[in-house]
Amino acid sequence: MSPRRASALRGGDQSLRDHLIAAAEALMARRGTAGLTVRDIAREAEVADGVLYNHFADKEDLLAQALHAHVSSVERSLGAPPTRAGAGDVENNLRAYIEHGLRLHIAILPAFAGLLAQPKVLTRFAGLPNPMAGGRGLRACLADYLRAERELGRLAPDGDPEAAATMVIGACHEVVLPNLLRGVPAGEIEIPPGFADGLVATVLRGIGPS
Amino acid sequence: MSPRRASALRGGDQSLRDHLIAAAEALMARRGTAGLTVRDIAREAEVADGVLYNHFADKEDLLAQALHAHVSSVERSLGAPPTRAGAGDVENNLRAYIEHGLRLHIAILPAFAGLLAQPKVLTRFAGLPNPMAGGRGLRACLADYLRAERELGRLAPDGDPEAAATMVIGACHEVVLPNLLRGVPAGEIEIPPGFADGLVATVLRGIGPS
Amino acid sequence: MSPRRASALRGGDQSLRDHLIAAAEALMARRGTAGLTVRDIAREAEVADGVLYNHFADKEDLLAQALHAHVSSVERSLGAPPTRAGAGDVENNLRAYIEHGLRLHIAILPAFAGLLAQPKVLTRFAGLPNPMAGGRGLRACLADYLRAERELGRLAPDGDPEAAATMVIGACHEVVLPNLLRGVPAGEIEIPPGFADGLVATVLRGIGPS
Amino acid sequence: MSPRRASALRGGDQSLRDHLIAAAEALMARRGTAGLTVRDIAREAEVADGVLYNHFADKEDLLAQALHAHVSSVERSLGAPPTRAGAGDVENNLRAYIEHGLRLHIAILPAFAGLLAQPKVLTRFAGLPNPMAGGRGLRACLADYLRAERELGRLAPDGDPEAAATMVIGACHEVVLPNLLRGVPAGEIEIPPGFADGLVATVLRGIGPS
DNA sequence: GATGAATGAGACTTCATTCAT
DNA sequence: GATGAATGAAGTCTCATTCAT
Repeated sequence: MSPRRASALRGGDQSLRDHLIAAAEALMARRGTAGLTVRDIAREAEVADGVLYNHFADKEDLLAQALHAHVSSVERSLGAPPTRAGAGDVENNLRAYIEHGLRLHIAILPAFAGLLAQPKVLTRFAGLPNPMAGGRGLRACLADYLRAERELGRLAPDGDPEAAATMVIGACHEVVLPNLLRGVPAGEIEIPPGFADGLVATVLRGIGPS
Repeated sequence: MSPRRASALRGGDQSLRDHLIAAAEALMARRGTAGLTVRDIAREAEVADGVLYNHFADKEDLLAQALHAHVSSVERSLGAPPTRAGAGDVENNLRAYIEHGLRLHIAILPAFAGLLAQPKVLTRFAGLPNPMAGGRGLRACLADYLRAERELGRLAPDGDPEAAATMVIGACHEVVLPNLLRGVPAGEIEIPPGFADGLVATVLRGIGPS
Repeated sequence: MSPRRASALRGGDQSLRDHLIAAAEALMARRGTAGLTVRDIAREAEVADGVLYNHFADKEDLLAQALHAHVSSVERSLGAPPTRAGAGDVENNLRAYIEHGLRLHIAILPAFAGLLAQPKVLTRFAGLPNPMAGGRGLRACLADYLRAERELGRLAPDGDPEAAATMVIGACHEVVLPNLLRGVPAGEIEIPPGFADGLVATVLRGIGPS
Repeated sequence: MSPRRASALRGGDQSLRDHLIAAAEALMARRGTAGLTVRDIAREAEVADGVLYNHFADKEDLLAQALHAHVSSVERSLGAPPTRAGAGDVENNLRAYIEHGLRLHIAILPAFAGLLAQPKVLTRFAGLPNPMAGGRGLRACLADYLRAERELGRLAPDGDPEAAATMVIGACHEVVLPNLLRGVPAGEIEIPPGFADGLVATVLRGIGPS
């Protein structure tokens, strides 16, 4: 006598709410957010068109949740970047941050891109518990790490961790964004060979005259 | 003998085509590209709904032209970044690039942002004569400049101009993009104090241990 | 569990799809197909503007279905023409064909007429299961009948059933078509007195000198 | 100091009015009347969009005139059908009528077809001096001819010229109309072999048992 | 709660007609 | 009179949202 469950859920133990978020997320990852309709999502979820409104205020609400889920899931899949200063060597840790940033942006920016035209979604997304602040967080995290290494004396005492972090993460943006602006699909974005090495060398030694 | 002019053009000597582009550009700058309708544009231009189609293939065509005009006009207003190696000193030249990049991205990214969900517009934009390649050009330009300075011996012979350029321009993105993702209007984006100085110092001297 | 029904369907057990076809058919019969808009049809059906697209690919699709339904219903109401050779007498059977043809064309041609300018509708109509081939079928049917009577010796052994059938059915067109071309509404088409008798006599005995 | 002539008329001595009619007629003959716009006509005439309204009440007016011109020109090109009873032999004269009717309908019906949905055009056309009444005239003309032959004793004294004429001309319709309804372009309409012979034989001798 | 057809505002686009030049 | 851009009503279609079942 408990209320009927959507047929698409038979067997699973997921709530319909989560199921819808997962479906929207899958579409976001697969096709981007460009022409995404409520009906598309319902179809992907194998669920009636209207259910959405039993669980979310409106389309924007669902999209914000899906975006959040997407970011969280990408970050989960990437694992945490090195945060413990003093471990490993600085070069490798930096390289790890760069790898992380590249993969993160390639996976996340396209989803954000399609939603930049939907302020309601962004607003609602901003109100959600920050999965890591969609990239901005990575910058802060890297800055913290660099500062800690400086404390340990593994970086120059007069180095500027904020500036360095901004440049490193920004460089990752720079690889992805121009491609999006030219309409290149995320899957086809190519990373210039030696990209990470060049960045690491430059951020550590600079390019000024000795 | 000549046909009638649009009443909105009274007095001016602009073509209606340019008038429409200007109107679309103004809306783009003022309200973003979010919910921009053909009617909005016509209203802004004080012109009949249908005129648009006497001058452009469709809405996307007009938007692409407006985007192009916007980029061109911003770049014109910013002036050219320093391109002659050997002139002035390197630090100041770098600072000029950074200023340029920041202003450019603050002015341009919001317009692009709203159009990322409209591949047709991006495609058509890509087909237009490149005003300077929408930001990507600045990176290449800076790389060229840095390479030239290296030839002159004003930069380290083993420095990596590509990496440095990517980092500098990327850092400019990094200032703007997270704000857009959070829905902050372009006008309210704040540049961290000492931003340019930090970047210049880092890119020249690095943050590695001496 | 079942979704909502259109309020216009209150009481009936018709599907909204059929309801829409019926409404379009009614308009076709009442006002012709001249300036028929999607909105007209929705209003006639007492239904929201957009429903149409839940049941048909587009306007043309609906019109093709309505045309089909119209033809079918007319043919159903007219009953089958005599097809069994040897039954009754040939004169009366011919007269029946003529009556049938006249009524059919008066009822059908105006509907077709308005759609001749819409190739998409005609194409889609041609793809539907043939209700009786929209008039052409009647000619073939009559030819078959005449051929069978000839086999039985009730018509001249050197008579030409194809030619005769073409002439008889064509004569029915000839009554309707010039009226349409002059803009006479279908309801006001008058059949010349003695029309059927004259045709029967002529087709059987010819007008050549004995 | 006489008013300027349209550039498209340079050299010719046609009035612009006639030039426009000719252009519309050409389009009608070439592409049918389906999606014919005022602009199409102006472009075909190599003339400004608006001139039309200096010479015709509106689009419908021009189309009616063009239709009239088309019919007239087709009939002129076909030459007059045999009208003098007693000349030649009846069979050949009948054949001539049939040829005439077929060519006439193939040339004319498509033009009418596209206009059946435009009652205003038909009404205005009906008000014009009858070029020969677009086919209906041919029927009457044939009936007159047959009646005259009957007077001369070259046809049966109890034959029915009206019925015969209706059947013959109707048969010509029957060849063209079903093709139009199926969307076959006028140029591809095929006339069954032996068509005229079968008709002549049938109308003269009938198909009844001797 | 789930269903999915119905709703209807609103988007883009066409095109006959007007009218300043 | 001729020009042809401007006008704006009207048409088709989409899609977020509602709601009877």
